[in-house]
Amino acid sequence: MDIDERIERRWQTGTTSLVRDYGALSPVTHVDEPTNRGAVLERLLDHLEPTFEGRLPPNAYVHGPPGTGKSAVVSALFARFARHSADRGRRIYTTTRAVERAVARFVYLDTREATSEFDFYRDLLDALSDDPAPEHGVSTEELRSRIHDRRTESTGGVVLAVDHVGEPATVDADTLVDRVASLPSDVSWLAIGGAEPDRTPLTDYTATTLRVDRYRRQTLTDLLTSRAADGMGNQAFEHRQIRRIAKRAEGNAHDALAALFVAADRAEVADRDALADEDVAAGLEEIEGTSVSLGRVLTLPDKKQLLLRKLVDLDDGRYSVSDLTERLSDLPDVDLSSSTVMRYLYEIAEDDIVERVSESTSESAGRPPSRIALRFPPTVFRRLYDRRT
DNA sequence: GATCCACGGGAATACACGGATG
DNA sequence: CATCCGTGTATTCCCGTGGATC
Repeated sequence: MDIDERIERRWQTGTTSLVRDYGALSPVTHVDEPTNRGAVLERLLDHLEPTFEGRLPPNAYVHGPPGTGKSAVVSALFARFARHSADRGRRIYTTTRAVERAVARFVYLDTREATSEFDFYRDLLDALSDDPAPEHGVSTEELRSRIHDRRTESTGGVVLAVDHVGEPATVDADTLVDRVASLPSDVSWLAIGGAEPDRTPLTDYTATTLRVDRYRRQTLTDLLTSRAADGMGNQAFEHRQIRRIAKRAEGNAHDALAALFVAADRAEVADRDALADEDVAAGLEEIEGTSVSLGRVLTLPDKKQLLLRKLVDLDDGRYSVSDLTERLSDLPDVDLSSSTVMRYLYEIAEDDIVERVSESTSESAGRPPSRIALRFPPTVFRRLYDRRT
């Protein structure tokens, strides 16, 4: 946010409310300029350097624990490169033919959003084409062949980043290997995932492996401070509160931001003009034991998100699957049959978004039911869900 | 007419338990 | 005592159908 934006925002809202920008506090927001991962950025640039000379880099694997900025850095970098190569291509094109040079295309693909084989190729084709790729009516095979057709039209090849490989509901390493194998040979890929290099078949196909480590305490503190200032202003928090969150989050920026988000929201609701220590405590408590990225929750299909949205208002961890099925499918704005609601609940649990806690108290006959417990901070999800549309 | 996918619905399987059986 | 069996739930699996779109 620049100064004008800040002033404008103050004018428009005209209020003294604490939170000025939930987006700045959100754990799913990636800033355009990740400032705290300089070393990672440098190594990625090293890797991509051949593209400056019209060559393609080898395949690569970027890995590291959750909340360390892998997605943030790669997506920001690819967005930049995509812009630059487009500019460069245009400029070179309009000057003399002698310096005309092949320019690689850069495509970032998130397998949380593009899960199916069809989506995978469709999104790639879409990024490579000027016209939107079809959503229906064509076969997956047809998409693949159209991607191959593109190859004859462009010269510089493609660098394809594939994010979130190996999460429960995305694509696993073997599937990805299959899919990239059917791409034209002038596609260099860069997979991003959490698995250690020696635990994934991906590294059999990559020349470069790039590790992203946890944030150091101080770096995370800086990151949080800057986000807190953007979201609430400098007067709304104390440095010691930020340090407390950074300490507890143990290098995980996602969890740290989630805690900050909850704290800010709580203070806002209580109409305070600054974070109280109990707000921070509440924020820390809410990330306790939760380990799923909100990005995963918020890329679930709409109907499943709707169910979860209802669930967070209902759940205190006491309800069984069949209880919840009944309650949720009775809700007027849930237009799903109870059998679908139940199936979705099981699927969400299978994806580790919620957890099924088995009941040891076996009262009646038959297999004992299990209770559903959330694995994400409910307050953050509730706000973020309600804010879209 | 072809394609993909979200839903719905139900069949198949797993699990827990108590009682029967060898 | 170990194992099997029947019953009642819970959970998983699978397939058909229809909508939206090309």
